[in-house]
Amino acid sequence: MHCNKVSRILPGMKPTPDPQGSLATRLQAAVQGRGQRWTEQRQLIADVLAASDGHATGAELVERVRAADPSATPSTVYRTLDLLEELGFASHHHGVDGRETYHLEEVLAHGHLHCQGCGAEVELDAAAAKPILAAIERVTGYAADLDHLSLQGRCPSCRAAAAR
Amino acid sequence: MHCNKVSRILPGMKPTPDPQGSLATRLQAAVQGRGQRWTEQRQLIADVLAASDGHATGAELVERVRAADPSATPSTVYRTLDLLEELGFASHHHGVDGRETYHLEEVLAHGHLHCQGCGAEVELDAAAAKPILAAIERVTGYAADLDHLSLQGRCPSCRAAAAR
DNA sequence: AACCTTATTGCAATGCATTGCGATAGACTA
DNA sequence: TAGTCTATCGCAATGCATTGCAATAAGGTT
Repeated sequence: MHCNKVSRILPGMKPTPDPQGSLATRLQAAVQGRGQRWTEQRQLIADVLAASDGHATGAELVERVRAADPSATPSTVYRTLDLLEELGFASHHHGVDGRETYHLEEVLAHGHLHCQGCGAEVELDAAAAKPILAAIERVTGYAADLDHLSLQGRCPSCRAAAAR
Repeated sequence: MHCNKVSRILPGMKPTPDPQGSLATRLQAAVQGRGQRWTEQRQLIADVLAASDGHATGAELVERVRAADPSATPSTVYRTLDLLEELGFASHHHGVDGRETYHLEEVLAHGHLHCQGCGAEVELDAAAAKPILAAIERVTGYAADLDHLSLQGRCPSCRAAAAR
């Protein structure tokens, strides 16, 4: 399974935004530190993900990686994304349609808000989400993962339209 | 697309838990009211969904329906589930693994909480979720859809373990 | 340099969900 | 009852994500 791996990220294991080493360097160190290898393909996949720094679905990433290196296969791409996720350098969440969307942790962790009326998709940064996460913790005791927070509902303008 | 159809459910269109007509009767009325047809297969699919009143993934529902009527195909099952959803009688959300989980609206709308540590999955009823939805509205203006609320994080005991 | 161990990769197959299309069958009209 | 319109269904194909397995390549050891 794919998602369960996320749970292996323990507090403190997340990469500290180190002004020193580049992303690639830090990635390499993290991977090799686990007795694993830093390959060209992994480098490429990380580059592609970094280049599409907003969000990209798994399929999009596969496509872009294959554009740069046709020998790369989907399995390798997905496995590498899993790896990056285990290491806390990337994360993914499931969009409205259940498809995966990946992004680098570099981009501050954030949640997603989807309007069922107009389809608008807005992001929720850590500061904005704070009260929400606090409410969740108060009610449930859970420390919710902002990055997997994918809310659906109706945006203010659609609510106004519906109330009319 | 699948999910977008949910947005067609307007406030007030949801079926009121009417002690009169059975679920089947109300469904039939709703479907025929739209100039559509109430078929045996649809009846069967609704029955199966009602029988698995907790939650069931799309694949599970397909399997159960086919057990009762081998002539039914996945496409029919999924299309019917979409229909039930459009009518507000059912809903689905995407679990941690991105797979779909359906349930009848009969079962009170509720959210889901998944612990990334131990995998525990707990439900969140409307009352418990109220403060959370309120916080979301305060911060974002969005009226979040409780039913699509699928949170991930760490449960209290896993948090305690991690803090150790 | 030859060797061993193990991570990584590509390939092919699988599963779930979705969609287009032609065939069928239901409902309604005359 | 015959005829028309259109919703529904089954089939086959497609797309995305995942996994098992065998071949390969990388890294370290002697």
